[in-house]
Amino acid sequence: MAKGGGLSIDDPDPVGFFLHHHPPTVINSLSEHHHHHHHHHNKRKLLPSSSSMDHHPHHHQHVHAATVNVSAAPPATIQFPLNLMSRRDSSPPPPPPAADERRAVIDEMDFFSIKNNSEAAAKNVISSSDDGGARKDMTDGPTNLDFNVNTGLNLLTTNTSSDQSMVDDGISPNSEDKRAKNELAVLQAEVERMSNENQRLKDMLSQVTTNYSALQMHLLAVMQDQKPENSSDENRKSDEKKENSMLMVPRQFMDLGLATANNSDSPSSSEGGTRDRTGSPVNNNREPAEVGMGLDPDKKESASGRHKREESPDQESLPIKVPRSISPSKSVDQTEATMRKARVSVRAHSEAPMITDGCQWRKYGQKMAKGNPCPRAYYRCTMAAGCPVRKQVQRCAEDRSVLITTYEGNHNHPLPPAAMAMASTTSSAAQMLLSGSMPSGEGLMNTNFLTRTLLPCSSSMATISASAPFPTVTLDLTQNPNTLQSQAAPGQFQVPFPNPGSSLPNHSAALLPQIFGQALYNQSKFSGLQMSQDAKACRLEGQPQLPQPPGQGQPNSIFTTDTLSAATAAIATNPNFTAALAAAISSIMGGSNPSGSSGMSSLVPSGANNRSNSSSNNCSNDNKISS
DNA sequence: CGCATTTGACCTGCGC
DNA sequence: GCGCAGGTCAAATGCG
Repeated sequence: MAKGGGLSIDDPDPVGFFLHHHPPTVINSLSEHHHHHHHHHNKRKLLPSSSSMDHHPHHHQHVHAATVNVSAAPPATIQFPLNLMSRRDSSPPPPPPAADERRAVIDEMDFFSIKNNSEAAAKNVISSSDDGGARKDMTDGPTNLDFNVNTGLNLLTTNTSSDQSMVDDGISPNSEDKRAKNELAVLQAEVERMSNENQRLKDMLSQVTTNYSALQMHLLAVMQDQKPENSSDENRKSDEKKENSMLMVPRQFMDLGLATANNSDSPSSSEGGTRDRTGSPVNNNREPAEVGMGLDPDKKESASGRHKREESPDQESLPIKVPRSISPSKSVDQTEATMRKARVSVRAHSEAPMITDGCQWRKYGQKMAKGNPCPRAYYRCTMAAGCPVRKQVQRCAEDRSVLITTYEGNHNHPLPPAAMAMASTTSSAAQMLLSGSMPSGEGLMNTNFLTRTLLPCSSSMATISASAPFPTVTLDLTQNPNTLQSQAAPGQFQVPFPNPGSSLPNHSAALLPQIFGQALYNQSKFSGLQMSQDAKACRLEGQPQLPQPPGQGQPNSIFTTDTLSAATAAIATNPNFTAALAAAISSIMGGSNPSGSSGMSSLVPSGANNRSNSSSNNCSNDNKISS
C-alpha cells in the first residue's frame, strides 16, 4: 500500500490499550517489522545521508525497552506462580530458588504475570477488553486466578520444599510425614501469600480497567461536548460517533480522527474545509470547504496557508487574512486552530529514521533545530489529498537513539488499522485539549477524573509541555518503568502506560489517546499530574511493564465493541468509579474552576517549562482533584 | 519520466 | 524595528 507505509499491523484494535503488553501473540509485531523492511527498501528513501536521523535505515524502530521476550509467555499457570514468587522475592524475603530464568521472567514482568493469569483464565478476556474483560475476571476470574496461582505455587513450592526436604531427609529419615506436613504448611502459607498477591493483582487489574473505562468515558464526554459546540456551526456527522462511541471504542477513535477532521475539515461533509493551512492541495472536498470555512483563525494556520500556499486551492483566492475575517465561524476556527496546535509527541528508541505509524508521509522540509545537532524533518500525511496532519521527526540531542516524533493535526480520511492508534491519539489529544480549554469545564472535570484514574499503575510516562506555542503531550516510551519512577522529572506527569518503554510505537499509539487526554488536559490546566500514591505504589510493587519483544504484538484487539460497552457499563456501575467521579466533579466545581478563558493560555503561563517545574504545581492540582 | 527528497529561500511569530 | 527560530515552500536533484 502505501509507499510510505507504515505499519501493517492489522490489529483490529487500533487502540492498543492497556494490557497489551504481554500478548502472547505477536502477530502485529511481526508484520510490522516486515513492513518496515519493506518500507525502507521500497521507498528508497532511506533517509538522506545527511540527516542524523537516518542512522540505520533498515532497522525498525525497535524499542528497547523490553528486554526480553519474556520467554515467550510460558504457560500461564506456571509462569504465574513464578512471577509472583519472584515478586515476593524481590521485595520481601527469600530469594528463591528458581533459577535465573525464573528470575528473569519475574523481574521482567510483573504485569505480565497478571496478564497471564487473567489471560490464562480468560485469555483474551482481559486483553480483548481491558475493561470488560477485567471486570469479568474480577468477578469470575478470581477463582481461576487462584487456581492458577495455587498450582504454580505448588510447583514452586514443591521444588523448594523438595530441596529442603532433601536436606531434611538426610537429617531425619522418618520425618516424612512431618516433612509432608511442613511442606503442606509451607504450601499453604505460600498459597495464602499468593492469594494476597492475587488479590493485589486483581485490584490492580481492576484499577486499570477502571481507568480505561474512565478514559473512554472521558473521551466520549469530550467528544460530545465538542460536538455540540462545534456543531453549532458545523454539523457533525459525528452524531453517529457519539452513539457509536459508547458502543465501540475502536470506532470511536476512528471517528475521532475523522470527526476531528470533520470538525475542522469535514472532509466530505459540508464544510470540509481543511483548515489547515494549506491544505494543500486538497481536492475536492476540502477546497470548497475551505472557502466556506475560511478558517483559520490562527496565525499560524494562516501563516501556513500563508505564503504562497494558498495555492492550490483555487478558491483560496481570498487573501489569507481576509478570509479569516470573513470566516464566519470563528469559534470553529479557534477550535480547529487549537486542535492543530495540539501536538502529540512520542519518544521512542528507534534506529529507524522514522517510526512507522501506519500512515504515508511525505517529507517537505528539514531544518536544524536550535539546540539539537540533529536535523528535524517535517512530514506531511499523504494518505489523502488534503490531510492536514503533519509530523516532525527528530532525534533526541541527548540520546540519539531516541526518536522524537511529533504529530499535529487530525486526519481527514479513514485510516488503516495500523494508523488508527496514532491518529486517534493525535485527535484525541486535540480534542482533549479543546475540551480542557473549554470554559464549560466539563472537559476538565472529566479530565481530572481521568487523570486520577489513570495515574495509578502507570508505567510509562507522558509529559505535558506548555512550552512552545503549542500544547504538547509527550509520550515517553523510552523509559523503563523501573527507571521511570526515579526519572520522572518534576513537572512531568506520568500517564499509565501499559507498555513501557518497550512498547512499539503502535502500542504506545494505542495508549496515547488516553494519555493525551490527560496530558492535554493537564497542560491546559497547566498543571502536571503527579502520580497518585496509588500509582506509585503500583509501580513500586509490580511494575507493570511487560517486556515486550519488539515484535510483540498487540494482543489482539483489545477492545471490542462489546468490551467497551461492557466496560462502560461496568464503570458506571462501579462504586469506586462513581465515587471518584463525584469527587472529581465536586472538586472541580468547587474549587478550581477552569478559568473561563481558554484554558490554554491561563493554563500555561510560563509556558516554557512546565516540565521542569510543574511537578510541584501539578501535584497541587492533582492533589486537589484527588482529594 | 515520475515521484519523493533535498535544500536554500521565504514567511511569520516572538522576544529584545 | 531587528534578529532569531520555527515552519513551509518550491526549484533542484536523485532514484527507480
